[in-house]
Amino acid sequence: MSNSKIKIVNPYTKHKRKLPDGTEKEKPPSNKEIRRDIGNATGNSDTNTNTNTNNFPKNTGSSNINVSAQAAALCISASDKAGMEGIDREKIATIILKESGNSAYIQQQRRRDEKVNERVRHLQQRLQEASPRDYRVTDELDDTLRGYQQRQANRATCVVVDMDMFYMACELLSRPHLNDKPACVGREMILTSNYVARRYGVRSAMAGLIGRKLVEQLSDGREKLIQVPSNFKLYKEKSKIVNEVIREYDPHNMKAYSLDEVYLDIGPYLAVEEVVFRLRQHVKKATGGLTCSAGIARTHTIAKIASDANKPNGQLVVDPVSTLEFVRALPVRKIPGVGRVTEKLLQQVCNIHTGLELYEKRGLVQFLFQPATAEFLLKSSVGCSGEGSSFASFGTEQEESSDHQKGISRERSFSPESDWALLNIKLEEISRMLSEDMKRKSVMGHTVTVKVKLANFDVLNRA
DNA sequence: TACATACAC
DNA sequence: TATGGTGTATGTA
Repeated sequence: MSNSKIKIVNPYTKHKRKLPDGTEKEKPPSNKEIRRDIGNATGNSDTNTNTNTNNFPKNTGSSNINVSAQAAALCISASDKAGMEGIDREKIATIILKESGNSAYIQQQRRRDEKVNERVRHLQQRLQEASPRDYRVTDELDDTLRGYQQRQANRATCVVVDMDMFYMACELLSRPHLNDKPACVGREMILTSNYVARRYGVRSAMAGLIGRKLVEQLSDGREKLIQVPSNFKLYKEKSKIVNEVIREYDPHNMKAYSLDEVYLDIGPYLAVEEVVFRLRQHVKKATGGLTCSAGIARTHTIAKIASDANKPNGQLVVDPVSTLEFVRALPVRKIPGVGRVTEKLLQQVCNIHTGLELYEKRGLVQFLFQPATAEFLLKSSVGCSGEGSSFASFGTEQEESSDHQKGISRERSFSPESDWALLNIKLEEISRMLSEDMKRKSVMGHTVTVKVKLANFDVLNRA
């Protein structure tokens, strides 16, 4: 009964779309990803070549294994974000752990992590029981991988433009005095931080309290984290300007993926580098000083990774010839789609840390992971992920392309509450918001889901 | 279909 | 001052 904190949502799956004239039509079946089995095993097994041709900052050895391990388990990573190279991760992790104490949230993180450990053990077990023949690299697998590489030998030139610390940068325009102080956007939850704050380990998705403690303690009380409330109206305005500028460079393929990321495919373009450089200058001028970084490559996925490499205010071209080399040097976590859990599974079950190792152990990957996941990972290992499918389409303006929207939802968090009458009122408010959204977008649905988050951060979904 | 997970921004 | 909101894909029963 002590489930007090509750979060209610109301997702809605839409398979029909109401037409302007009020009639409905069946939605075409969602683009089923063309998926084929990547062949089955027999081939060479591989021993452990631990090559490290890594351009990205490596985790340096830790002075305190325990803190590190715990912090890692709880997904506290102080590194691996632009502007966070060479900071004292150990010290930061210690403070975060101490300040997080035994909050309900941290306890939930521990429970979740234990589940992941369970998966690790399960896969390890499966590996133990398997014979090396089960995960050999077959000719078929290699044919498939070669196929991916050949198929995408098209002339695409993908560009990803990513605004630098976007929300923060918008706020800094009117508050230049915060440039050299630790500052962030967001109160309870930090949305983004400036580069000074990042030196203290303050980063997005961090609780405000933790950010404040980090700055206070790491500066011996000399500095204080300045928190600016978010102002999405401003960010949307700036984003619109950015999109307008960038659209001129690729009116046909330009897709706004979020407020601060844009994808282009400018085809075979001579002097791309110069063009993108000019584009970035143009963006900066039009927005009154916002900088962005860009990646240029044959696929959006590689371009996206590349856009991060020279952040802030930089760009990187990964030409077709150097794509493999680039991918192989990559820590797997840099691959979009590989998050905390997948990284852990790869590391602890397969001893895979880099793109190269992912490729070398492709037989193992194919054997251990589900087909869709294996295919994604293997494509990634040869620099071919995310071509046909993922960035399918995204409304460049606003709601027009809600044609293929798969769901619509609203959710709100609030402090623990166990009074059913009050909870009902909350549910009603949220439902009303959702229903208005749906009317506005003229969408229909056929499944309603209610999501409840308990005070201990467990989440329940009921359809 | 129902539910849970993982992931991205 | 104590951890967000929206959407997609995938896995499994």
